[in-house]
Amino acid sequence: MKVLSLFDANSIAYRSFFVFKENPLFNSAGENTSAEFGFLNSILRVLKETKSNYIGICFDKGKSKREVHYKEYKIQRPKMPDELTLSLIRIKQLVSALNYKIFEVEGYEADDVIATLVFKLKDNFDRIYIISSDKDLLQLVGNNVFVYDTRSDILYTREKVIEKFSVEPKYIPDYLTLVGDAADNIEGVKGIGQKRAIELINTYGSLENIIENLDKLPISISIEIQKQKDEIIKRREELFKLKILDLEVNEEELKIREPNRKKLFEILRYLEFYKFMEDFSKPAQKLEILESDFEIEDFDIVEIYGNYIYKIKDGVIYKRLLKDEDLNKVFVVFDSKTMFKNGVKEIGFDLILADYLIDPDFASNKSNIEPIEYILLKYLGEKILTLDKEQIVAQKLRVVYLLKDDLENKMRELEMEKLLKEIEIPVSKVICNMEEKGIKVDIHYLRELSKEFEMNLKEIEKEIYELANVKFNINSPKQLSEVLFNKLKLKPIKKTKTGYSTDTETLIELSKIHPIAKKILEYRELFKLKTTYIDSIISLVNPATNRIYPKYNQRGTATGRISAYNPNIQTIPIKSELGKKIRKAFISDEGKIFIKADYSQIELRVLAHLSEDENLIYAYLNDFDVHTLTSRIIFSKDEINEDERRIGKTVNFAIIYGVSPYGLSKQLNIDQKLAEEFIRNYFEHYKGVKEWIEKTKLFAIEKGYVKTILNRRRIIPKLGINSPNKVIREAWERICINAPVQGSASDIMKIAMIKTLYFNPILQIHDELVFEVDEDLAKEHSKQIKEIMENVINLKVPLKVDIEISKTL
DNA sequence: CAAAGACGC
DNA sequence: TCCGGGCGTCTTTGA
Repeated sequence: MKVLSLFDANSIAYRSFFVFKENPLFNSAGENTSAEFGFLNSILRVLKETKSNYIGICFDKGKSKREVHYKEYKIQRPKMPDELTLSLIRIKQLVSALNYKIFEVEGYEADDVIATLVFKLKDNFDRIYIISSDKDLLQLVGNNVFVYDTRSDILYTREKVIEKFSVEPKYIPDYLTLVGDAADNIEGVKGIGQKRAIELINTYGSLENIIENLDKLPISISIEIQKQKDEIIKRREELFKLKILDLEVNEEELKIREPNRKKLFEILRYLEFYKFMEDFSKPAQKLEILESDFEIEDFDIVEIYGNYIYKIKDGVIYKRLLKDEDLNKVFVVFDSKTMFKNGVKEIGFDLILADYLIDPDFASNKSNIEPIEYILLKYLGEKILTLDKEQIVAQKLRVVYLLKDDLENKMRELEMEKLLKEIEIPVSKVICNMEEKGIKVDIHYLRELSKEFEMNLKEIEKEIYELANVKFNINSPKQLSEVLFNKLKLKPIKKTKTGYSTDTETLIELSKIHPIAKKILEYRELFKLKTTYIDSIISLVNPATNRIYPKYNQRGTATGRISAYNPNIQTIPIKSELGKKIRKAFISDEGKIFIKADYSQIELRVLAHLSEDENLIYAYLNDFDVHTLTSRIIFSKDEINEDERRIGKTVNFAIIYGVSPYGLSKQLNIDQKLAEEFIRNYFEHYKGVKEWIEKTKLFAIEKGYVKTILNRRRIIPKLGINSPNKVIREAWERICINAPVQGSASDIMKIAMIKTLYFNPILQIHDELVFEVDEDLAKEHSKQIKEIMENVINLKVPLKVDIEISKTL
């Protein structure tokens, strides 16, 4: 069965553009991608529904004869917007990546091209589908030729055309000439409407026949037609009758072939059409691995799995037994961490880290799927179905082989080579070490704690049920809000999407009115601590070593921080008394002790550096207490008490997050006017900070990204930062400010990790490193660690590291 | 599977 | 008049 689909690309693009007019699609660059989206959607749909094995995509080219001769032609349609011109260029790129044949003829519209193709090919195919919503094309409908209007979802067969227009397809031009086409601003013949036109055509046939039989028509119509009979015929020929053009057609070229997925997915990535990636994907093929004897050289692309080393050269994958000396070379790899775990000493290029640096937002969102699956789909449009471990190794080699040059060029272009090679790759070695070390847990103590918490929970649970006079699931916000706001008739404070909020803030407020609120707060804290930090940690302890082995994700955040899981060691409680009890469960090994090294106020110091604010820099150079200083500024007085200092501290951090007066007033539980005054006073004093914030936003608007001290980037979508929606825009403005601060702080921490690897770091908690060292070396090492960490980078303000030595976390 | 809530920095 | 803190992970509920 030979089935051909012919697309009127301009018609589809134009239509999609206006279908999405009210709610257009945009990519991060702020470009309207509606037309491309609609085009791909209709391609996929048509291919699926028609089971086509041949395809041709037809475009308008140049100014058509119709436009030249008929000034009024199509002038009623909205002028083609510039963005649609850009979309059409990209649709062509998509078509060429899909390896579909493009047809276009200078001076003609796509429908004439389609007519020509139908004329030349209709006897060679079992079925031909024309995809367009242009009525002109209906004249081509025949036994094996159909028009498919994907917008209205109508498939025009001959019968369908007759049903809709009451004339044979071949008379469609005659029909349109008589009644005109309002959509293209073409007038018909005066006095002839749809009904009369149908009657005439069905009685006499073509316009020529109608003209020959004028004497049989009512006098008013016959005069009108007689008056302009030549003109009518000419209009039909030029406006409605499709032309057969001089066009070479090679049937073979229409065959649907495999797309150039690398090119296709590059465009899909640019357009941010992640949905289509699945649609155009294909299963990853099994790769051949040759057993062979080969030498390893520096910068070879390798993988190590089991006792074997694998290498790809000229696209061919080889494997042989691993020798110790192999590990001394510099390799190019898919991911460094796995290779470091296998004993590799040095790595020159890492594909997934390079990908992460290019767009950390995107990569971090996808960091829950396996990196190899992510890369295969994103760049090559392939999906791993069922591949064994060795095949996955082979796929890693293959993607590095295929993509390394592109990504390395991109690194160079973005000036991120140093960041990749001197920071991220070495950090992955530190992470690898930390993951191997883990941390010892006092499991008996944790079990006791679990029982204790359990008893307390039971007790509080009972009290809550008594106060509520009903048993319910306290963990269910829905049931809880039912009890609080319906049964006990307490006044709701704020809403969530689904009902009334029962969050901490609400409960604190409610506890002024009803004792149940305080009990629920207690219950929540206890329950959270028990489930997340006691029971789950107990289950993660390795009984052989009594240690847990937290994992880190180096591509887990959009700002450059690393995240942790299993368990998330970065969120072990510390603030509350109960939290401190849990920390005591983490203990150093026998004969060892922890050195905890904590960067003091690193984000504020980074802010001082980035903003070059004189007052902030002066304060840090002279080792002032910046929180006290800020509270002096915002309260406009010298004597500051504890409470006022706390407010100063909150304001300092609020600035980093780009807080609003409202947010600050909420957090401090103060009047919004007062919060406004605090912020105003802050910016009046720290002028440099204000200027830097403004400057950074402008940078983002202009360049589309913000950057850190080490030139780490975060993409700021043009549409986000320029959004007419205030909530969205302000959210991106906060990101603009926070990303360089948080990101630079993590840059600094990453250098510190690399430089202190010798001292055995076992945990990283954003601005804190925990080392496990021999007890008798602790003093000495802590001095060295402090010295190193405070001097990892030369900023406009000093870095300060606080050290604590202890046997528990 | 998303939402809500709570823990950390 | 509405809405208003950055970055995460983990747990539970309930459609």
